[in-house]
Amino acid sequence: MAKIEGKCGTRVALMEAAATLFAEKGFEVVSVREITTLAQANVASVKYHFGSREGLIDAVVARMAKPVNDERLRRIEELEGLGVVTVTELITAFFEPLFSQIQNSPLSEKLFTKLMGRVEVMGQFREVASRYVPAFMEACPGLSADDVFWRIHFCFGVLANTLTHRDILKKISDGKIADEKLSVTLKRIIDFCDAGFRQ
Amino acid sequence: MAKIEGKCGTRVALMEAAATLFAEKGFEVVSVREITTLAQANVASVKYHFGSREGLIDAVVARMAKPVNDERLRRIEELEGLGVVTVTELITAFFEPLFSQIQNSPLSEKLFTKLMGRVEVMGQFREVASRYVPAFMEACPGLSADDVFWRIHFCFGVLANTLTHRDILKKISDGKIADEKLSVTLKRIIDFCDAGFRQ
DNA sequence: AAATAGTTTAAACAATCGTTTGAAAATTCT
DNA sequence: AGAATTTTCAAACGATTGTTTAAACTATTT
Repeated sequence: MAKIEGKCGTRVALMEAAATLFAEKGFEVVSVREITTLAQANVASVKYHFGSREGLIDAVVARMAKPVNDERLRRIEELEGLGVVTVTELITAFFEPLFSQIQNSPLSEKLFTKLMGRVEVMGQFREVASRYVPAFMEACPGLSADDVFWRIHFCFGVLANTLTHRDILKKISDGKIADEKLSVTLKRIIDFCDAGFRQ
Repeated sequence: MAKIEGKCGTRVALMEAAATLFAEKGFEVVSVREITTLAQANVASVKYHFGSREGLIDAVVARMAKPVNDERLRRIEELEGLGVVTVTELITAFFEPLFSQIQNSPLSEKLFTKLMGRVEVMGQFREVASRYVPAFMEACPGLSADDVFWRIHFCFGVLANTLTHRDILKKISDGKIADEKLSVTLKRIIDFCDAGFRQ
């Protein structure tokens, strides 16, 4: 009676259900049956459409990460076209695309935030790294390559941890911390990382 | 023939085997049978000694976290006894105990590092937070409570992410980054967080 | 030495896991 | 229309999950 979907509706229904559940619980602990139940699909549909459970995970991750990483590459090219680039500009160009994506998602902000936190940790962005690292080094002539790598790694830690565990902040503040827009949090992150990077 | 253990050797053998496996794979994906096999114990021994799988996890986590958090409390009391406290001192007092613990562990540094990264994320340190937050606020009179909470959260992200994913740095640097002592990395973290906190 | 308490053991519990099967249903193509 | 292809489906696959049982074993106490 339900199931108004057309042709390959099952495929995207599976990916959306999986994304939701992964965001709630994490990739490792969500079962295929949970996903197919939420997607109102058959258990075997995962094997049919994605080959395996792992194939579904890869598809979901790629679907989330690609537009963000594409935008990151677009923005650093835009920056480099304008001439000298500052650390602040690089950090902003790296962080903002992720937050835009979060706000444009049909999934609720909370779920998407958690999911992105996980996606980011994975090795999805080799190309992005290979473009940003030299740019950071050029923006910080005084630093060694090791320094730059480590500080990028730290920035990444702030981002990933903030996205994944925004709820923990409520706990350690005994609920006293005020809710705020995501753009405000983004500014906090950028300011912190910018100062940390430039020291 | 093996099994030279004496009285309650099984109990600690289970905890050590569990710690090793948790460090390698994460808490969610290690089975009771894996643990008991490595510990050369019976499957039922987990239920007998710890009540359940979850009980074993709690025991392992507590065993790792307690000495670190105790030392954190000791050091902040020591600082406050001396009078005015700076952000740098607070950050150092918070970070150093964890790194000391890492270096004193019988488990290999790599495993212990990963394990600690996971342990830290959990809600183990409410008391520690309740002591450090006011101290940070006093050390930064210009900041609002929200500012302090967020910046502590960021510091925590840097720490947890650095411990958990030190290997990722090898990847994004194409293996070009130099190996370095843990104490050097600790200094990097402290410098980054200190600058980020003080902005 | 007998009795009690503490610990370990092999075997099985029901539940769930990801995957596979082969046939029905739906869709597209000729 | 019929044939061919794609997609869905219920049912079962073997493997593994955490937990439980009751008997055997070891150590301590009486």
